[in-house]
Amino acid sequence: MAGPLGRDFFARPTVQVARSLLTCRLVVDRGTVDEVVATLVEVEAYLGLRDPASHAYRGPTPRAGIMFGPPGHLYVYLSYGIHHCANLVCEDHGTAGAVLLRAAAVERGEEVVRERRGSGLARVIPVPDLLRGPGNLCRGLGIALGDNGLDVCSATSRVEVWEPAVRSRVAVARGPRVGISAATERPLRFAVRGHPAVSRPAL
DNA sequence: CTGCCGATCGCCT
DNA sequence: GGCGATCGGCAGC
Repeated sequence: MAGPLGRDFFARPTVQVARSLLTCRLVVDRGTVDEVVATLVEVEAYLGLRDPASHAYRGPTPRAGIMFGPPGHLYVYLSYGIHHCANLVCEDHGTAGAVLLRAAAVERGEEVVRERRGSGLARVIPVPDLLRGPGNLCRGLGIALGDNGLDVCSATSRVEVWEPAVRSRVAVARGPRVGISAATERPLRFAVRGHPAVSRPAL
């Protein structure tokens, strides 16, 4: 792996960032016993003030304000009162944009993820399902509201994003975003075509 | 202060 | 394919 992505990577148009985040690695709690490395295989772009499906559509409210701040920070929120969803803030300071992390493939730290997903379940979770879906991804990586605002470009952050040393040429599938009721026609969902960790519905 | 509703998930039919 | 769980943000009164 080459190293953590810097702020310049995120200070670009959100759609570009979303696309290029595919095959990048999420590195959580690096250097600890809880270290997890996972490859991003599915993301969605949310375009701020010009996107009615974005939480930033109504401007810098207390919750969405983080998306108007500097790029390279986490925006985490609670969905349906149960699950957490994590986004990476994009664009320059003052412009809202974010990429929702929808699914990743576990490369390292499978046991840690498995513990967080719940050991008392009736059935054993298949490996590709461990971080499949935005809620499951947050749960498996231990990301919650306390991580909201985290600077992933900081050396001390428990969450980092790394670019792979060799960018493999994967086919990128593109389609409508999941679970929204506004701007459903925009193809702002991106995924590694055919990867088993991509959530439903399949692209 | 109240009421609505959601960038979801897993179990049930 | 349907639905219940569960709670914070936000708009409106």
